[in-house]
Amino acid sequence: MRQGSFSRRIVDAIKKIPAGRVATYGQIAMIAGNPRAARQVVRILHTSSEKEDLPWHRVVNRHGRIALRRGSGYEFQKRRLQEEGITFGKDDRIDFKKFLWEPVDVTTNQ
DNA sequence: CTCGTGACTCCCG
DNA sequence: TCGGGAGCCACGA
Repeated sequence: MRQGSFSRRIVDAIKKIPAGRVATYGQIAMIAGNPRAARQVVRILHTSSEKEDLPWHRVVNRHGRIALRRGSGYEFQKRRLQEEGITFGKDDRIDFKKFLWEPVDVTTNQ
C-alpha cells in the first residue's frame, strides 16, 4: 500500500477512532474521501487489520450493530467493545448518541 | 484491459 | 424489525 493512496487514508482514519468509541464503515469511507466506498473499508479490515494493528473492532455498520456473523467473530468483537466501556442495548445495538465517534475538524472548528 | 470480491448502504415493502 | 434487490467501488489477479 502506497502513501497517499485511498487505502492508506482508510487505514489512517480507522487508527484515529478513539477507544470507547465506534465508527461506521460509511463514516470511515467518507473521512477517507469517498462516502460511497464503505466496501473498501471492509477490504482494508481484511487485509490490513493485523498488519497495521488497526482497532478493527471499533467499526460497526450504520445500525450500530456488529457486522460479523454470530460464531464468526461476533462475540469476540462484542467483548472487545465492552472492555472499552461500550454497552449494547436492545437487539445488541450500540447507542450512537453515546458512542459514535464524532471527529472534530480543528481547522474550521465547526 | 476485464472481472470477482465483500464485516456496506440505500430503498422499498 | 427484517429481508431482498440494486448500487457501489478500490484493489488484486
